[in-house]
Amino acid sequence: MTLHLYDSATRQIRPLDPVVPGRVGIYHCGLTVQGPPHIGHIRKEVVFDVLRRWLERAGYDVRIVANVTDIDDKIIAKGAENGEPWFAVAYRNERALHAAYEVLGCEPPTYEPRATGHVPEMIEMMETLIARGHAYPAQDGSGDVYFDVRSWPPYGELSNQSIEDMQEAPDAPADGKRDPRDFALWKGRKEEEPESASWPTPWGRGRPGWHLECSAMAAKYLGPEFDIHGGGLDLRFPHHENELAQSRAAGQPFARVWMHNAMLNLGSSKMSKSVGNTLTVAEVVKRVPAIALRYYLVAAHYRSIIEYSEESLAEAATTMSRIEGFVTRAASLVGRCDGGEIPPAFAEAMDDDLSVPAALAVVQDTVASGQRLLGHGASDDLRAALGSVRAMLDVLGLDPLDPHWAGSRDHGPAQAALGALVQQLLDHRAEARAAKDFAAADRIRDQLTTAGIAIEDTPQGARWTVKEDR
RNA sequence: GGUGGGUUGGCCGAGAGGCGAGGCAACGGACUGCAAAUCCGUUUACACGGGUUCAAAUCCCGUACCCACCUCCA
Repeated sequence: MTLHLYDSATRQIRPLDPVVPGRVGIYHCGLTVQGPPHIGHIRKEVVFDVLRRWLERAGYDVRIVANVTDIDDKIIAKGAENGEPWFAVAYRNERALHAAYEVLGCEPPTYEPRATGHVPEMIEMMETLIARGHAYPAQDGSGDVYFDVRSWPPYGELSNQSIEDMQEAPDAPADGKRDPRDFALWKGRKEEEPESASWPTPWGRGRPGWHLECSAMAAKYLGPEFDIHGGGLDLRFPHHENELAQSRAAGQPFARVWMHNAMLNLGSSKMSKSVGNTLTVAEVVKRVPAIALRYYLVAAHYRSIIEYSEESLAEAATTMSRIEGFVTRAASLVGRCDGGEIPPAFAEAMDDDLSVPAALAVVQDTVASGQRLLGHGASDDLRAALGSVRAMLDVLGLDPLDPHWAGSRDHGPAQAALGALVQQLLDHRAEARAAKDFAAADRIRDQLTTAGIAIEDTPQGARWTVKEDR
């Protein structure tokens, strides 16, 4: 079986059929960098990171483009509020986004174009749309340019709505519009807005109207037709609908499959800045290991709502550390076992619209049988189990031995010094136990526990780990 | 009002006509000097009311409630 994905345009699960065999082009809408990313934002990054890893394992050459929307009303407003340039806000939050990718082990997109860097491409696209009769400059001289929804009969095809049932688009006063549902491709500069937030065009100075940047940049970096367009479900309408209309009206076939991830809710409504129910990645990662947060975000199917709670996050942390426990114990017995095999059941689950929950059940089964083997010492079966657990976890970006997660933990002089000290204490404890002086042995264990070091006795002697629960 | 999606055991979370997904928690047992870790066992759920079927959590009709979008949003 090859990868099948749920296409939200046709509401069907369909096989991936790349435009260019062997290559997959993906565009997913990045962030409007008006604030640091919260865990709902990063859910989308994790989802597409898993998709990328799975496609790459299948041998595809994957190109991922995710835009950074670095200009919009809120960014300008925040700059004004803080008494700093709008671009100071944008760059700061873009760096916070990159830090969040890094913390959660998401490889950055292949290309990450900024809206403000693609104004000429947008102007060209508007000229094409105007020439084809699908766009027009505002009739009120505001400098806005609108898309003419009535000129494009398929409008509404992505979200399965008819124009008649839609409310008007309030992105600009209706005076300049032919139809109240026409949306802005470009926004003319307003008096109160900073000069630096505008660019010259044939219709006067102004700035991008959000939807257009994605159409222009997708075409530039992926070509007129590409494989997968993704983003949060909340972008389906109007953003993705409008992108689709613009690009097709400009003569481009555009995306073959539309893939939308469900929201992450907190207090039974979508995590969002305007509601005020946000938890930033930086905050959550102080309370729980980053790998546990990633597990939490990955473990639910990408089309299911995650109802955030402290309890379920803690549960994810427990489960992840159990898996990590197996991997590290097994590796200390039989080595890393790189290059393990992916069990067919795992592959089938992933190919079926990225069914990570079913795939994780395979991971759990393999871990459980590996744990049983562990009791009997080193064996080929154990090596196979470890290799395959690590291969599966790698697809999900959760392999504890991956340098990303293991790197800082197991190396460095401080770690070596700690190891030497702990080993001395463990040697004393072993002597005490051999002499049946259990009071002394337990005192040493308590000391270590208090210091945050957990002891496990195994047939090969005592193991120690620094506890990561915070 | 329009368009989608959902309601599963103490909790999280899959499945989508017959066969107990998986995890967490709890309890009992094994192992252990005691622990920890690990293993074994126990706990048969699908919002409600109808219907179709030999068989329904799954299909159909209705009801209730929840979420998302139709405003900026991942």
